[in-house]
Amino acid sequence: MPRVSRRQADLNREAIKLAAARLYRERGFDGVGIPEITRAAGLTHGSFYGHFESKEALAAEALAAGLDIGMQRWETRAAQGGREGLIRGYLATRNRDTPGDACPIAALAGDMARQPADAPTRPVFNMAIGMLLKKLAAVQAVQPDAPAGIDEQKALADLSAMVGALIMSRATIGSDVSDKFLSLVSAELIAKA
Amino acid sequence: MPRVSRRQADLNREAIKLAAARLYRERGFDGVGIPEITRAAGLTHGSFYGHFESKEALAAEALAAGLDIGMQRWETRAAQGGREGLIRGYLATRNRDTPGDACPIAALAGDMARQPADAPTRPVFNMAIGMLLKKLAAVQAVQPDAPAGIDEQKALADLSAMVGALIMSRATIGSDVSDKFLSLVSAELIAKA
DNA sequence: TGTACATCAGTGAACGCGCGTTCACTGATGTAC
DNA sequence: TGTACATCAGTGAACGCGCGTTCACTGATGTAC
Repeated sequence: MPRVSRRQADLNREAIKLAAARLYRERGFDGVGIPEITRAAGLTHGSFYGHFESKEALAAEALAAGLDIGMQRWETRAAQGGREGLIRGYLATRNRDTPGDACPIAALAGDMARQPADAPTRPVFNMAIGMLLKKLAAVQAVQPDAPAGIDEQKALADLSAMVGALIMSRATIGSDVSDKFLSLVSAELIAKA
Repeated sequence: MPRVSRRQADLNREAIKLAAARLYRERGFDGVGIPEITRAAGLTHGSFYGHFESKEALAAEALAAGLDIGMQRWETRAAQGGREGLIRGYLATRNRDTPGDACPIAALAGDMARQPADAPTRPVFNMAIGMLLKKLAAVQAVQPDAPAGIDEQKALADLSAMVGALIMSRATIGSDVSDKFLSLVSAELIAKA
């Protein structure tokens, strides 16, 4: 099929981006190539450079797309269940078992640490973390006489524990500690509040 | 140099393993190949299969070596500074900035999540986590009337938060939140005790 | 201790493979009349 | 509305490269006398 409508081309570009967002979360930035991503989007690898400048550029856009969807999910859960709802929703077995649909931070933070300093993924990731920390700070229950910035400190600790627990739960899957990283860290964080 | 003494061959094997332990932590399991590892050990790639059965087998041995060294470090710090010393020592900028010398859990947990279910790295990793959690549980200050298993729950939460904070600090390096993941999570965990 | 020879640790060329990227080509889409 | 043609989204072969792995070969090490 040599040419498609302009509208279909836009849809194809979006399909590549979404397939990448999923596959990168499942296998990491180094674990999946352009041939597989374009194939997952129903295209051939040759069409790729008509849509994106490079693999690096796609990674940044796919990461942004995944983070966007994730951010909306945080918002919904925070509105419904507050801090406790956020923690319970995040540390669910379903989240652990479908990394392609789940939090890009837990799936890709390890890879982000190894991205070059000037990689286009970096500003995307950093900005998302900043926004997420603001949301997490807003949902903390702090005493009125607590020192300023304590909500930010608690947000950093919550995010670290949640992301850490999900990563560790995935890393130890098959062992009996895997479930404990979800249920017991969840219990401890909620008890702490 | 076509043949070396048996003693030297043993040293070469160890050098490959240690170079791998460092390079895997710096670049991930997928980020470094056998040519580079053997070169870092002062050998050529052809010598590799005289020492290890496969790249997978090396990964398991290198991971075990890194975890062993890390475990000793935990032990020392726990003996000297208890839980607080452990947290401070772990969430240090030096640890963030030299992943090749630092905790293999923080460096490779993300990669572990993607290892095949039957990968030889899995039992190595799981056993180390089990041992580490025992050490972390032993260092918790729990009330005598607290329900049984609360020390394990706190150990899981501490490990998640420490590993999560180090990973996030590395992932956001260059941004101003990177330092906060170390200093403020450290402060929050210590305050919580 | 000295000599003769078998062993085997390390070398580097070679393999098949998949990667990221480029490009000549195809033919439906979009446009000008 | 219908026709003629330029545009350009997608295809698939091709590139150079580095990977994991194999293997014939080299020559110092280790051993038997």
